[in-house]
Amino acid sequence: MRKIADSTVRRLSLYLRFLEEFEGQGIETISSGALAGRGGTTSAQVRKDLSFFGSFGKRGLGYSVPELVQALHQILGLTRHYRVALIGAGKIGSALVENRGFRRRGFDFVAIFDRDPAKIGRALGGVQVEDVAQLEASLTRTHADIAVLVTPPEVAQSVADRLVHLGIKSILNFAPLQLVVPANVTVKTVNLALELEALAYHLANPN
Amino acid sequence: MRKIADSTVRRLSLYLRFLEEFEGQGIETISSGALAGRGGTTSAQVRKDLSFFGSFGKRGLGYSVPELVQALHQILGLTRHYRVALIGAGKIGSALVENRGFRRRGFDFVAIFDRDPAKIGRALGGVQVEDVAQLEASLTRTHADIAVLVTPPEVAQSVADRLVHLGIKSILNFAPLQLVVPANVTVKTVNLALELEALAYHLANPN
DNA sequence: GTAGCTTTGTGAAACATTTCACAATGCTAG
DNA sequence: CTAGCATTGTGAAATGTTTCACAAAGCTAC
Ligand SMILES: NC(=O)c1ccc[n+]([C@@H]2O[C@H](COP(=O)([O-])OP(=O)(O)OC[C@H]3O[C@@H](n4cnc5c(N)ncnc54)[C@H](O)[C@@H]3O)[C@@H](O)[C@H]2O)c1
Ligand SMILES: NC(=O)c1ccc[n+]([C@@H]2O[C@H](COP(=O)([O-])OP(=O)(O)OC[C@H]3O[C@@H](n4cnc5c(N)ncnc54)[C@H](O)[C@@H]3O)[C@@H](O)[C@H]2O)c1
Repeated sequence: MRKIADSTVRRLSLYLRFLEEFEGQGIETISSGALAGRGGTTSAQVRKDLSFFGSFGKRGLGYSVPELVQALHQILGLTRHYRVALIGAGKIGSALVENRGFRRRGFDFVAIFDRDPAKIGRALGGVQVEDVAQLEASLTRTHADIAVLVTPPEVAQSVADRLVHLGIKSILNFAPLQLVVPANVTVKTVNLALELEALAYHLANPN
Repeated sequence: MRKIADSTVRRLSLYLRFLEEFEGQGIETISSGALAGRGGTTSAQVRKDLSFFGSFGKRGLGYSVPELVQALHQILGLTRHYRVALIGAGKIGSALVENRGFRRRGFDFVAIFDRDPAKIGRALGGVQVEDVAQLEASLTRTHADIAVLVTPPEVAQSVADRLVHLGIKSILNFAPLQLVVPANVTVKTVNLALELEALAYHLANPN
């Protein structure tokens, strides 16, 4: 398949969210323009994004909301659930694992690891915290698809190395540093200080 | 000033981080290639990014680390501190406000608002939680530059409207929805479910 | 002072993404 | 069945971003 831009994939996720909203309101059919209007983009962008994957609309009419929801689930790989391991049961980590929204969208936390003896053994969001020393033994049993890395930055790279060695191909990283991983592993880093700095730039240089 | 791409601004923030690391190690001078190597980009990219703002290096030698740190602080608007208001003292919100890293980078939480009577009056990260009903009265006194919005999604838009009305120009939003704001207000939305879906896409469609 | 080496700064080229614009299509009404 | 209308799907154009490649500059050694 032709290489799809990351910006396109992110918009598809957004469209899916809006479509589910429309579906909840009982709306049967939607035009590219109406979908675009909901998300701050343009109708041409919506149609182009979808056209990379096929032809889902009816000319003169628009898109069937349930059909497009289904198609986007297919495209984004959301027809299955994903098994997620959390590394670091700290403040951010526990907020994530206790959030109902992820399970609702098909991301199930199946394992939690920490180094702090005070946390090991306690349950968070229905999952028992394990010793990170057991990472290898436990994850080979658990078969996680995605790792969410929420440790202090000092240990993040070494934990990432262990995850890669275990065959993990997708990491969502919150530690404020650039993880080094092989090319076949996808890392998305959420760097909040960087977001604040981008806001500061816009305050300092208003257009 | 010529319009600068968002991707450029984000890389400048990264460069600054790496430079501070190098500075801490007592490194005096660095080439674009070495800086690029640290951050997974290319030397031409580094030089091009910097060239939008001026000429900071010495040919044949590279960049003075302290000088470039200073220049980037200037460019990104980090020579001053920013006053940040937090709206929503829940799990994510309290993790943010208790995190030392933000103050270290010049982002000071100066006000916290919540609706929950159990939270109002308690202190978080040294700041007392106020009733969100007092938002207008308190923020006009406090003069925040940036608002971090961490309420449930149902109320996020109405809180954002109040912030905009108070003259806030920068919002960091964690609620999983698209905020509608005037064009002169900058919003950065951190949507974690969307990040996970992008990872799912890559698992479903490996290249 | 000059030769040799390194590295910057930057137009130009290559590549990527978004926007435009319109033919093709299907629906509705009569 | 036909006319009129709305909307898709998509090449082509426009715009934006990254990479290339090289002249210009400065340092070091002699
Ligand atoms: N809290 C924030 O607002 C915030 C903002 C931006 C970035 N971050 C980053 O997110 C990460 C976590 O932040 P936090 O606030 O949740 O910190 P935290 O200190 O509350 O949690 C970190 C957790 O990681 C555990 N840990 C330490 N070493 C470990 C190891 N080797 N293996 C497994 N677990 C280990 C600790 O025991 C702790 O429970 C940090 O990298 C932080 O810089 C946090
Ligand atoms: N926790 C996560 O992992 C996670 C992940 C992704 C997104 N989010 C989003 O971040 C936001 C906060 O998440 P959380 O886990 O901290 O939720 P939370 O329920 O722990 O916190 C929300 C806080 O907002 C307060 N609040 C409610 N209405 C308010 C109002 N009108 N004004 C001010 N405060 C108000 C509540 O009292 C509560 O303290 C939500 O929008 C959530 O969807 C959370």
